[in-house]
Amino acid sequence: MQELADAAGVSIASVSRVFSGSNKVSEKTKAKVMELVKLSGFSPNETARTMAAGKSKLIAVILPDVENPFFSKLLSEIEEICVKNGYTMIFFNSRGDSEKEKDIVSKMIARQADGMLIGITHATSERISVLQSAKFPVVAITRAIKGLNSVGVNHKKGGILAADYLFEKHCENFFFFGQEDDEKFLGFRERLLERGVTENNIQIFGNQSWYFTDFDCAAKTMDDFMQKLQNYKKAGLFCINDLFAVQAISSAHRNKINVPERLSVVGFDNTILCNMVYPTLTSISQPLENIAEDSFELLSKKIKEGKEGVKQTENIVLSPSIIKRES
Amino acid sequence: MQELADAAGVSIASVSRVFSGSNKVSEKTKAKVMELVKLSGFSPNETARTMAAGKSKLIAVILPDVENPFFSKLLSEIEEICVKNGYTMIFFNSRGDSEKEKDIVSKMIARQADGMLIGITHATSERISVLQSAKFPVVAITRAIKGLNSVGVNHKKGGILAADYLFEKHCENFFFFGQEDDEKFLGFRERLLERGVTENNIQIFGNQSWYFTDFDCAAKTMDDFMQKLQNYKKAGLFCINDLFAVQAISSAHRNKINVPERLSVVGFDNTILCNMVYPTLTSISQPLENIAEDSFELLSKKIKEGKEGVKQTENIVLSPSIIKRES
DNA sequence: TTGAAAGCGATACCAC
DNA sequence: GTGGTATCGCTTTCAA
Repeated sequence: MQELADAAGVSIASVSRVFSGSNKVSEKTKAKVMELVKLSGFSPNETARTMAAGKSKLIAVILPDVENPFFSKLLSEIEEICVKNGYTMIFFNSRGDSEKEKDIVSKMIARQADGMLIGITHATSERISVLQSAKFPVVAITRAIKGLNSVGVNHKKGGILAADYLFEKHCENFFFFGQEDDEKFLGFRERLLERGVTENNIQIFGNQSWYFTDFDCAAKTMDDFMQKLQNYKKAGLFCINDLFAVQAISSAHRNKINVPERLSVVGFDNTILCNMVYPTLTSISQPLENIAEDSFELLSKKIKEGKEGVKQTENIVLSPSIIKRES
Repeated sequence: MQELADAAGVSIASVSRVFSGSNKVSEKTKAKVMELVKLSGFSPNETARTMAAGKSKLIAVILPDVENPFFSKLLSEIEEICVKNGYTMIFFNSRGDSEKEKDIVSKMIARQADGMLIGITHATSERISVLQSAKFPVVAITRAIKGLNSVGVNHKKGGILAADYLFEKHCENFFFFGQEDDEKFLGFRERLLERGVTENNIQIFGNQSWYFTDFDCAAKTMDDFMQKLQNYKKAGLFCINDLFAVQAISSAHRNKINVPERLSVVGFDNTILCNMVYPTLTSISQPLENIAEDSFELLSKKIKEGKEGVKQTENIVLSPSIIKRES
């Protein structure tokens, strides 16, 4: 930068002003410097800027599983927004590991990250306090989290939509593949009971920490399920995500259970997979673009507010919708 | 750090030595400092370290499309390796945009990244020279690129494996979905001709810049293809990636073409999708873990070598294999 | 083995 | 408007 300043016949302070877009520079100086910049291809060292200014333009993004098409799409969306706004994104795949989350937080503090976007599927108080103790604002995404800024989707409502759909498809027995403390299931169950379905016609399976389990195992569970299905006239299955719903459909094929005649399936996330299977998959759609945009916006706001903004948290809740297809 | 030094009764230089794991510190000093570190939870500012030492422990990763399960898995693998080795990963989704690639390179130079891993599907001389001009080592992944360090897979060989498989499945007409300049197709075509298949029984469709096109459009193309298939006894279809192969299978369902009786399908990448569809998809497998490990290793090596290592490039070529399933 | 001090490359305050 | 300069937090050379 010194060279540039010398070449332009000004001080390095003025060159800095040109880069920061300060209005305290004469047009002449600005033009001269800009010209030299173009010629030399000079670009300021971001590390030094971070050090001097205290802001890094770095945003950390933590997602539980990029291999899930929902999250990879979300990541892609977030990355685009970050770049568009002049931020650099640092990405981590947490695999739901809270220890790793903790390490990441300290690492990011050490790198002076300006903020963090994190997808948490199972909130625990320890997890939350780690995040609260970060030196930068944090926004939780896809789920509303108490005590943290968040942009989440109402999963309970998603469950209700799924229940209505399967009920209207004349299902008589209802199944949920996932964990029982999932809000999706609570809404699903509640609505079915409201509709007059009896308790014992609502069942849950795959009630484990499935998220990162191997899919072969899931396939087996699905096959067992399909076997039992022979006894029912028409069943409805709601899966925790599209990945498992798609597996259900192929398992149905294997076990000669006709979809949707004998079994209707509803997935969650409305990923690219839905249109890839046959029959196409009905799924609950999370407003992915909105999650990405709103969370980035909220984070930017908190970053601007600085220490004052950290005090009180904001929670944005978005509504899911159902995309009806053949299943 | 000054506080820490004072508390330990040593100079900040010694504290620094403790952090760098230097052997020029007495065990006593080291122990004392370590203890204080634990108590205070202090961790050194990475920005300042980068600035002073000139190495950032930052690695940039550019992939063409994270939404493709192959790349999201690759990303996940690379992320894990980076973290394990104390590096922080900065991720970008290029969508095949060479302008964006150029911007990223300058951005990463400004951030003093130590190295870059980049997935390029279509190499052009301009792209390559941009990468060569970076101030840090670059390793191209998934494809061998002349003039750049690379860890690639032999796509031609993949085409040969696909050809053999479809031939052995008694297909009489052969189709490739993808671009004609793809090495996969060259190998595919060559092997079929060797096997005695005539030119006009080998056809190509979807010969466009498909990669990021909307899938609805691809579905339509597939449907048209299936219609034509009515005239053939047994056809073989080789797709540029699993995403399209899966679409082909569901399109076959829609058009009442029985897989594999009337149509055999081979995908590419051997992604998680293969076991999700019915019938399960035969696919050419790229050794993903090896790509991730070898490329990271090669990059590390080049980083260590410094300027000397940049001079000559290394190309590692890995072989694909075929994973036979029901399709 | 240890400490003092010179950078690393910008920003921003202060005086002119 | 502009220039001088302290400063950000650490690494590393040089002397001791």
